[in-house]
Amino acid sequence: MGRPPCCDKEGVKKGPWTPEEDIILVSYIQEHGPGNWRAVPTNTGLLRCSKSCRLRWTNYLRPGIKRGNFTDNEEKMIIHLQALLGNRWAAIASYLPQRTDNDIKNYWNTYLKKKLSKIQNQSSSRDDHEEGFSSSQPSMSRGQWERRLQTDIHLAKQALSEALSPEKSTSLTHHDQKPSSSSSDQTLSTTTTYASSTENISRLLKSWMRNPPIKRSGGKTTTTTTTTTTTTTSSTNTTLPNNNVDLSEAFESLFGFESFESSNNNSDFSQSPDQDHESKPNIGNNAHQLPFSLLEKWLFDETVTTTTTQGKEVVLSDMILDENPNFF
DNA sequence: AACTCATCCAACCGCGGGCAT
DNA sequence: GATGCCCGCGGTTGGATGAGT
Repeated sequence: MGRPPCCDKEGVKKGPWTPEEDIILVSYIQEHGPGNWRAVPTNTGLLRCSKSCRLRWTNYLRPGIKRGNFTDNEEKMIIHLQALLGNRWAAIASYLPQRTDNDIKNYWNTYLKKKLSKIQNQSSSRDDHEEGFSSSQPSMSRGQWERRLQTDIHLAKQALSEALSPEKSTSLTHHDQKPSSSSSDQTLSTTTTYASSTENISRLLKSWMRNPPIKRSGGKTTTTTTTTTTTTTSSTNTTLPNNNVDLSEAFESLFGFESFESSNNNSDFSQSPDQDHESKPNIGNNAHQLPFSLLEKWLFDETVTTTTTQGKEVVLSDMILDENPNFF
């Protein structure tokens, strides 16, 4: 199947998108709807590969995207879902209707992962001084744990099947969680949650007018010297290993989570060309009017365990909240 | 003020699945 | 079944920016 990469062609522009390109792309998608990305560059005249167009749309221009300022609830959900699903960012993003998988992935890699590992280190170092502490659930036998897991799973299944509703987002409060979020993000993302594409574009332009591009090359035509960056190459499930696999596998095996997920993607979340959500499932379109509360209750409950560097099983939220009351 | 280092995040890359032929 | 195309996903990169010295 040795298909050549689509972006190897001559004359394909790379690098940051300009507002003009954004406008062209948005106006095209507004007219034709998302999809058939292969045709987008040729029909719009954009010197971008189809993949780049799709990425720009799904991660930036698509309506309904909330940027920056992850709320407490969002953080908790990401932590729990990551523990449950692993680095399946798209699946995680499907539970956070306003967030892109890329955004969540970045937030995890740059912020949450460090936060959690820091807390884990604190926890494990303290555990070293506590004799006889072998588990966060010392009084819970394996059988009890499994029963509890099944109960939780049942609860989650119930909640997911009947309760997913995008309205939950309105109940989420907006806090400045990230101390170093960019100023543009801070000014832009506080109020607008479901913005239209034109709003996205206008805010882009505003930002652009405030900070006109000094000299955006628009494409990396020169090969940069490869300086070895200190990027921490993350293996999957870096901080929350083996145990999570079991958990998610159990989740899947017990009641077919995969099928639920795929059904979300294929039926409930299918979109007409007029709908702007392309890869982002429109959670709860035809769901009952019971918001995330049940799911959240489960997600924010103490059932997700992780493993410390010493191999100890620790309930994540307990650990987080016990060790650091100001975590959220 | 100038420089270095750390962090953030938009965008790229490559892989794999699904589908059509 | 084999092949090719399209699309989505997760991992990674590198430029921009902020913080520290």
